Amino acid sequence: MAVTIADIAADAKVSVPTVSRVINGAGTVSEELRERVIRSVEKMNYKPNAAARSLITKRSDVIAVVEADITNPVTARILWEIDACCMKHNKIMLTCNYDSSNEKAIFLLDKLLERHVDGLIFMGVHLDEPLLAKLREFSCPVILAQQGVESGECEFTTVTDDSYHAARDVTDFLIQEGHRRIAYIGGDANDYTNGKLRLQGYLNAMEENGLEVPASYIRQEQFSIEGGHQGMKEIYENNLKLPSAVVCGSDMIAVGAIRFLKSVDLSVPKDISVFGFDDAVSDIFEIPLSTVRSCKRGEILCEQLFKKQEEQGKKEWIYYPYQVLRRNSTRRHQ
Amino acid sequence: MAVTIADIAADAKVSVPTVSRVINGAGTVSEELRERVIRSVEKMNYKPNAAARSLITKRSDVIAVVEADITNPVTARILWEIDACCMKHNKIMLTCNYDSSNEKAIFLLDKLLERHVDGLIFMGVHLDEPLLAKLREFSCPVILAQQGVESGECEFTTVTDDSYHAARDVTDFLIQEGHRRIAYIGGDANDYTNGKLRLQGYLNAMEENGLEVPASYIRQEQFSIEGGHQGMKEIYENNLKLPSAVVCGSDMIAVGAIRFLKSVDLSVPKDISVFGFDDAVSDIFEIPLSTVRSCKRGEILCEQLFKKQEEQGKKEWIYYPYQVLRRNSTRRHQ
DNA sequence: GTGAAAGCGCTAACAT
DNA sequence: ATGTTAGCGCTTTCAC
Repeated sequence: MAVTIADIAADAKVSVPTVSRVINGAGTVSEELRERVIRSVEKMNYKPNAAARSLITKRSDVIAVVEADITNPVTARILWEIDACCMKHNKIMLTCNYDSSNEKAIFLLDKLLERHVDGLIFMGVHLDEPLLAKLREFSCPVILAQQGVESGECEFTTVTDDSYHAARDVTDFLIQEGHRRIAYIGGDANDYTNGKLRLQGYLNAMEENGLEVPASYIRQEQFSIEGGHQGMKEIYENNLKLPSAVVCGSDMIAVGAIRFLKSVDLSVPKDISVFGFDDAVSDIFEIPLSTVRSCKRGEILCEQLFKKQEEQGKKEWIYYPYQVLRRNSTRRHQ
Repeated sequence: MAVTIADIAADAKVSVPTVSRVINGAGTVSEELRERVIRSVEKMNYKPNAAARSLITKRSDVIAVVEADITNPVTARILWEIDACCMKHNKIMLTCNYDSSNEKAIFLLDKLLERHVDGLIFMGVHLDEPLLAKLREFSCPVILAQQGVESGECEFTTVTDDSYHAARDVTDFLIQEGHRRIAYIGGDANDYTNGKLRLQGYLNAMEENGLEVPASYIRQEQFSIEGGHQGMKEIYENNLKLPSAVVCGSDMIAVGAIRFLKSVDLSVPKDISVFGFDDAVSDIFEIPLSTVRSCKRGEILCEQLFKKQEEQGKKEWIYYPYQVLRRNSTRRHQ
């Protein structure tokens, strides 16, 4: 049997509450008793039982993160950052993978409700009503990450890429660089933040610059190498007049697009410029991708959980700061 | 206040233990009461309090995984698999990142001791004595993953790559393919499983085939692109007679090596064959890497935690099955 | 400043 | 088959 607070109290010849006070640094304990307690704790290698504590305090010191796919490098990076932030606040991070199945997500959220987690970060892809209903059941702070709810008001604090402005900036940049025929390959419109808004940013930038966009220049595919390959292929096959640049909704899409272009002997960036999103593959891929990098994601996200009570009230949509990075997959159009 | 088991008991007009029996499917309850209870549970959206349950049962239904770096794609993949396995056994996975700092690992393990986790998977890099001492404090099953203890007996069940045999097989394969001058770039010998054993496998295969290995053909670097680049550079600079093939301790090393070779206008695999390890970059890197793929890692690992009590006793060192994959970074030597 | 008493929400004996 | 009783290990009043 593990050693309990009562064992420490007996060993240190003090009462149980005194031990509790010492351990939690709360209340007032004389220096003498404090030392006796600390000595006993170390001697007996006492570890307070988290369950017993949680039962009373209603806290668990656990921050839960529910994400679609832990093997996604972008996700993994953010988890790393969240973990660092939790550590700073003396919390432990619990991660749950929901395999992009909202049904599984709801199952997991129910498990988390039983555990009375102190905070929840939900990294969603598609936020439907049953899922949102489940999120409402939490009494702890809930943060939506990576994906927000399209409709008007902000029911949960939401932290995402500033997809709209970033896509505009990218498109503007390419236009500045002399490109006129610019295509777009992104994720689909069901993905509001990462699909719809990026497309919108691109379209608005084009329009404001008085540039025509034929429908055949726009592809909405999966966020994957295959998606990028397929999208580029369609654009290639359906446009006798090729674009000189392509805005991609993710680095994976950019990789797929470049793969396809290579397969038809087009060179990047000599023949076609390709712009990515996420800064996810910079070290391994053969061409350093021009891309959009979001900064301090995990930190910005996670700190929302630790805001003071009064600030928790006002929910808002927060964007990561971002940088548009020019690298070698794009160049000035002659 | 959340609804408790007492509320359900009152609502269903049964005793508290009866509710407990229904929820846990244990003991015997008449069909009539069971239905009444279930109805109340649903009506009031009751969720049992995990802390209260854990306090009595001494279980937490949590499996903890402590890993050096969650952003490592190999790690992330294994976590994904472990999570799937936990799900199957109705457990929740708690992941902790220790940034390759054993000190931080010990801090985290102390936190986990307080939580009475049901199982622990420690994905170590360098297992020193203080760390092992901390692991001994756990009363739940503890699995060492990715890294074992070099010394004789198996104190903890250990599950790793079969680095020795895989490296031998890779080297044998290259020799079969006509290579005679084969170099090696791996991690350092502090990493027993992934550094020392791979080097040993390579060396033994060379020796058994009567092939000389000049010291300048062996580099022990970091498991990273930079490490591979640096190692290849050193081999290139220090050997007027270049190897025709290089065995690498990881795919990242292989990527770095290939990057260097490109920079001096050597082509892979035309001029030099490069063999990787891990199958970690197959989709993004420009050359499909010949590599070693370990199979069903997370599953094999995690299932060890759920072995029957009597089998937990005999600790053993288990290896993942592996495949040696020939892809495009190697070819027959003329 | 310290201890006695109560109780968090649940399960595990033990009665009946 | 069901209810009564006790208690897991801790924190929180509340006396003193």
